[in-house]
Amino acid sequence: MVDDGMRRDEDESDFLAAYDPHAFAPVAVTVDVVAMTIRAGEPLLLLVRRGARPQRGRWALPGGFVRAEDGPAGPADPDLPDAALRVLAEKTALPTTLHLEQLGTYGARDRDPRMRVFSVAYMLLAPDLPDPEQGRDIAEAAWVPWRALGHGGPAEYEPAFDHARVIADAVERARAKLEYTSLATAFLPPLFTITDLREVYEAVWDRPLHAANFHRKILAAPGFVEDTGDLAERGGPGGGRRPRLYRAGGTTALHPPLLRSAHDTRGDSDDRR
Amino acid sequence: MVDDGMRRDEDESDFLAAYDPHAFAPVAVTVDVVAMTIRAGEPLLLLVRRGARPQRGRWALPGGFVRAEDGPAGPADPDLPDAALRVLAEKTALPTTLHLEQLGTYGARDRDPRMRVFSVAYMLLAPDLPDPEQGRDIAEAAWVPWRALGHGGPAEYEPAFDHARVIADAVERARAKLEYTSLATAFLPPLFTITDLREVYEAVWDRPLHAANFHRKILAAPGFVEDTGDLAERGGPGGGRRPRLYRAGGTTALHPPLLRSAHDTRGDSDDRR
DNA sequence: ACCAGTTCTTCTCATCATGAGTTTTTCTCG
DNA sequence: CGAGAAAAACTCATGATGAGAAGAACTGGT
Repeated sequence: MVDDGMRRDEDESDFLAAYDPHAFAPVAVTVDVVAMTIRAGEPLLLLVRRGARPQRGRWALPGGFVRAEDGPAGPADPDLPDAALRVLAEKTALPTTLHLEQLGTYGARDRDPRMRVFSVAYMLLAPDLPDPEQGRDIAEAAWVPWRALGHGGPAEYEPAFDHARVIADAVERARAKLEYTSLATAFLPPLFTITDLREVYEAVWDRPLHAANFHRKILAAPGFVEDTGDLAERGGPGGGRRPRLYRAGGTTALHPPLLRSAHDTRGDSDDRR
Repeated sequence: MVDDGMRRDEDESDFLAAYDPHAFAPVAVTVDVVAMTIRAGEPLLLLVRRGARPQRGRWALPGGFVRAEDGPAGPADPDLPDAALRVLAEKTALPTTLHLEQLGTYGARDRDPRMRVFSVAYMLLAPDLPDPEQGRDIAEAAWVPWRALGHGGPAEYEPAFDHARVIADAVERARAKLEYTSLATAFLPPLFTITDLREVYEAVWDRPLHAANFHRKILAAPGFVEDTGDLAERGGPGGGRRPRLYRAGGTTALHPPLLRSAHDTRGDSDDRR
């Protein structure tokens, strides 16, 4: 099967053309995970402080090499999502319910000084995650507020490599998908109230919503939430009616969508990665 | 810099940990392109008949290895979009205007019998593309109607590998993005009429639209299209008012979106790739 | 027991978007 | 010049939306 190497320059026109693996320049494939959660109305994402060169000491997304084959480091990752969960599990405890979704792959030639590296980024949403375990191979890991990153936040958190770009893409993806999918429930435990759900939207969109209209629209979207018939233990700390408890419905696509009204859909970049 | 190979199993926690490239199992990165166009109201995509084993003779997406480094086959691809355009250019002439967007990356262990292959899929939209050049390294290339693929079409076109899945993802992505972005203009030449635009929507969504309401909604979405002030040469073949010519506006996000009304948003799969 | 304050839920209403159909304008062809 | 065709504008009933008000159910303090 391994026959002619790279003799004809057209012969690599598809990925099963014959070749000798070691005739190719070495490339690496990694996964980076943008793990997002919401705690007390504040959207957070997980960053680790790099313990290895280069960029040692800078904050970065948790990530690691995809294990292509079984080896001394452990068994191969059967698929990319498995690799994403594995590298995240090395940094923090995984929640029982989570939403994992591929964001995109970044492979510019100058991303890494040493070799050609392709990074597959994943977005992971989960209800209030525990604090990361310290130690292990990483110097430090922390849940960082979204707003501390990006535009003019403390330079302390300026992420390594092109991770600022990846994070910006993830945030924009999450914001957009709240409009037309039931993604918001991924930030919540199995049982939640309409107010809990609204607070997710307010946190991610960073804007207050009209509670009464939100309530109406959620119940109008078929399959978004399902009434359990039960009520929560208590209302607010200072009294208040006990809210109904809902669970996520079967639908992922919302009809009609919950649009963030008109203005600013900023950051809608052209999609060439 | 190259120091300790894979001694500690935590040490590959991020992609710049020290390593010896050849200590890793060889992996390959390819790009596959779902090139879409519309001809006479019929949505088409480009398939090539495989000239190499395995699956020789089956139809597949045009694709090829990403060139990680400069080599005998040619210069390295600076970034993934460059690789996508290069492999497509090997099969057909590239249009002057196009929309290129990353779809996702597929990396299941059993995708390829020979080695671990990660395929980055791209979606390319362009106005009526020319017929592919025959010959070169591919046995055959053809523009195939979407409807000939997928569910119960002629088995002749059953695509190789997991390309049916990639194509299905691309079609669903295109259908969805027509709702809330100005993507449809990518199928059209620089100057077009509202009717041209409506025919794109009808072709992609495979359903007739109410012409008058469509017209109203397009003009109501700020920044979608821009009036040139000019009129087209003639109306229909059998007479008719000369339509206004528009060009694409600056906006990519549509407010309000053009929803395909209520029912069927079928094929909304969970996003784990 | 009652009341004030709080929270969830439902209701009203003016406004805007939508689907369906009709009419007007402008063109070609015979 | 008139019939037919296509684009564009209009009408109207219905449904969704934003803003606010009102009702219901609860807590804690008097």
